[in-house]
Amino acid sequence: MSESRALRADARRNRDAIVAAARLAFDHDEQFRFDDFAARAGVGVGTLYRHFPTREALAAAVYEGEVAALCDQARDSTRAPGENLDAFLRGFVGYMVEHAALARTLAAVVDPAIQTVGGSELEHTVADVMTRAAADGAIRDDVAPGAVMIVLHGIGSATDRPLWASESRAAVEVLISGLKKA
Amino acid sequence: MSESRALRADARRNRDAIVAAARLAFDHDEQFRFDDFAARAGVGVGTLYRHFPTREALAAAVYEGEVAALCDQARDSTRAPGENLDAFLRGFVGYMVEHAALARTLAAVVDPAIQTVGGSELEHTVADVMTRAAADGAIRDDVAPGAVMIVLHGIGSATDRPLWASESRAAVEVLISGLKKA
DNA sequence: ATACAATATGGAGACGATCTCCGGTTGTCA
DNA sequence: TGACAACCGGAGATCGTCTCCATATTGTAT
Repeated sequence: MSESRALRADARRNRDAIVAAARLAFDHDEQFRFDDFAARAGVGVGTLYRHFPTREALAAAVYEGEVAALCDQARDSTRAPGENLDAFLRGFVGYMVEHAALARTLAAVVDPAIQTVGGSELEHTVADVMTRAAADGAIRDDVAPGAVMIVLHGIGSATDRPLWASESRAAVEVLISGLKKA
Repeated sequence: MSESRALRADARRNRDAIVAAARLAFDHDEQFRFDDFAARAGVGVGTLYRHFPTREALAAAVYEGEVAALCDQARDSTRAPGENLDAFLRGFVGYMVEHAALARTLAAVVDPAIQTVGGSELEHTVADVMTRAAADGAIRDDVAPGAVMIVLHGIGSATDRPLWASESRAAVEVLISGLKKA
């Protein structure tokens, strides 16, 4: 999660400005064309692209903190492994639902195809927490973490369903109970 | 599913040519820009857009038949409602997995935001089959069909995961067992 | 058969978003 | 306070999407 190399002062300043602007835009669920983020942050398009090659990279940067916090919490938990998994899944989906406006973008972090920092960290955490729960006998041990990722991804990318929030919560519950030992 | 009005002979011919060309392209997992479908079918871009306003509309037309067949089969089944639901879900996901190349496009049919013929028919079928299974006591009665749609959508749009096929099958199994009465 | 109206066609080009490229600026370090 | 590397900016090239309308085809009424 640490930068590969120290950024020059102005670069860091610009990067931060872009992320801040993007977070604001996401919060308000405004949908900009990518270039606009540059204008919003008061930098040139080139600068934007240099820091964030893709929209997903930007989204990942914005949510890196939140996702990492959620993940850390799950890893450091002292709860029983099974409960911990349940809480983590509910928590993650809850976060998406509460930030409905943001979830659309968050989908990028969950997206399977994208190997962003946030993305892979999330998947690692899911794998970890599942492994622990399985070892504890709380869930089946024959379910790949990827199956869970697919469900999370489905939730994150269905934000425009009218009943998205409730359906998503229902989906996690089904997921959680489906993971339990047969 | 029937056309709203009779198409003129040449129109119907062109429409069919486009769908045929698109099916071929999807089969080979070639990814065209939308305009290319026109060239492939030997018609002008205008014609393409007149018949299919969006990429999703085209995808829906291509898979309308297959999806409808799957749906009809589930509706007409004489199996026990619970088994029928399981079979339908496994069957649908199986179809997606076997036509991995097509599933990417099929995702459009499953997509929540899109009210295509195929899309809504699928959702209706899911709802129907679930209702029957619930009435029969085979599954919980507090799960919205939308929750299932979200999972299906997740599967359909995760085709570029390296382990997509196996993860998808795992996801349906979790879904199926999660739907069972607690 | 013929003519006319309704319907459909095609593809040039407008449009809008994405991304690159490089002359100029700023920060850093000795 | 040079001097060099790192970084900036934003004009404009690129590319997919979609519209528009003069022309062509089909159906039908006589």
